[in-house]
Amino acid sequence: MIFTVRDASLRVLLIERGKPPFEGDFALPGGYVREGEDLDQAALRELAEETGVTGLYLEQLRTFGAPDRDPRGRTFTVAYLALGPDLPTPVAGTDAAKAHWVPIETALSYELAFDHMAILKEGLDRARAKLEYTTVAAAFCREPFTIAELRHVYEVIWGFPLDPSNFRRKVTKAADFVERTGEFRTPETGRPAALYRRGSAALLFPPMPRSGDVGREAYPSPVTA
Amino acid sequence: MIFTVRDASLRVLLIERGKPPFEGDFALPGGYVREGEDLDQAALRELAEETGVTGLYLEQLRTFGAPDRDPRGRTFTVAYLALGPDLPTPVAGTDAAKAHWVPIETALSYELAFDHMAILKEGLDRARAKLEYTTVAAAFCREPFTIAELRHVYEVIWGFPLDPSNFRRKVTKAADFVERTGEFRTPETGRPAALYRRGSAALLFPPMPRSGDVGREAYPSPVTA
DNA sequence: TCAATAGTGTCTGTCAGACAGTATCAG
DNA sequence: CTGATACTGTCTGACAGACACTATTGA
Repeated sequence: MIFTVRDASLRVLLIERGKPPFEGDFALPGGYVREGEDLDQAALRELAEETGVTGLYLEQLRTFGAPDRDPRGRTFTVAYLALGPDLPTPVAGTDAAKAHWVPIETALSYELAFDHMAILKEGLDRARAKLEYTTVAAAFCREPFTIAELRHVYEVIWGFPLDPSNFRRKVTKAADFVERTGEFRTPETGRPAALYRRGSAALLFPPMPRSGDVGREAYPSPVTA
Repeated sequence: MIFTVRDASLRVLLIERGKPPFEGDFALPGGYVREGEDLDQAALRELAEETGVTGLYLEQLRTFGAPDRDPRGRTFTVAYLALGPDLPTPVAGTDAAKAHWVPIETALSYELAFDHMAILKEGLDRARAKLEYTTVAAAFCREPFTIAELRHVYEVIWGFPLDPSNFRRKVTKAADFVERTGEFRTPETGRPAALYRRGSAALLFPPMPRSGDVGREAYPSPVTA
């Protein structure tokens, strides 16, 4: 499952299935692990085949293995979450099926194949949660980027506006979240903005505050049996 | 992988292997998923078989699938993390191998079978991280429990002392972390302590502060390929 | 009485939220 | 100049760290 930010919306790559089961439905991109291949390698390979892109942020989400998740028989899916800056329109996959960058709200209203809706929701929760206490938001920005662009990532993924002034203070004072390049970029109208690149820190402490109230999930869904 | 707190130390259940490969080494308990069985169910069943205990907190950690992780051939392990209050000494497993509750520092100094050391470390990082922003610490306490007992859980798992006064303020003011039973328990010496049971909240907001400096891992290990 | 543990109150520093005010560009 | 965006400064409230102080038991 790969997310990107484009045109003021968070988007997920979906593939229209060309074969049964679920023919014509949208599904998350995926494939099979090859012999002698690690799980991470397999995820990177599949993504590269489908989007032509490398150098993404990638992490394992979790494994889904309900006995009835594929009508054809027992399967296990090791779901991955990938994040990247605005990506090229995907190349047609080997399945020659159509791939689209679908805004997340739209995707959530679709009927997705298999248990992919559950996977999508968990991935979304994870991405939202990770913005709080890591610096992954910067993975959505093509370097160099402005503070406003980085803020935009948070706003689009969390779905509410952040105070520009407080956001700037937080991001620039946090150790190694972003680094100034020394360059500037002049917008269509307005004062030029300082440009930054990603810093070396992976974790953000203290975390970026999310206004308390907003939807916070007890990911990963624990079992208390 | 199951953790518990006993005798002022965090312990993990390890099983001494009775057969090759890695005969005589310690390994994490595990087993195979049965037909028609979900992953969560399988984890619960294996734990019940090995410890005789039910009603634990359980969550999926992640899946390990390096091609060479088992010398006998390609395998995938879906690792789970379980937490529970001081548990009975484990019953002999079906393998009739010896099972022990090993203090975590001791376990970390062993040579574990397969890639189980990597799994153990990730599980430990996860447990430590989860204490910060969830109420799982209470899963280590048998009800009813005192605030001091709950604090001991944090201290043992994080490995440093917390200020009793500030801890109490935090825990009792957080919404639905713990609930007073109205009963008291008198310690060997000293003032009786109020007793509590687990509250309904799964998440703790704002999080329990961990003194910033201490080992904080970028779990789950992301790939930036 | 003392030792030991439980629990309360208070001061201080850090940081987030709110928002006023200044800076620098295109036109 | 205006309008737009970038950036700085300041006040306030919430909360964590430190720690003094009180409360209640058994011996």
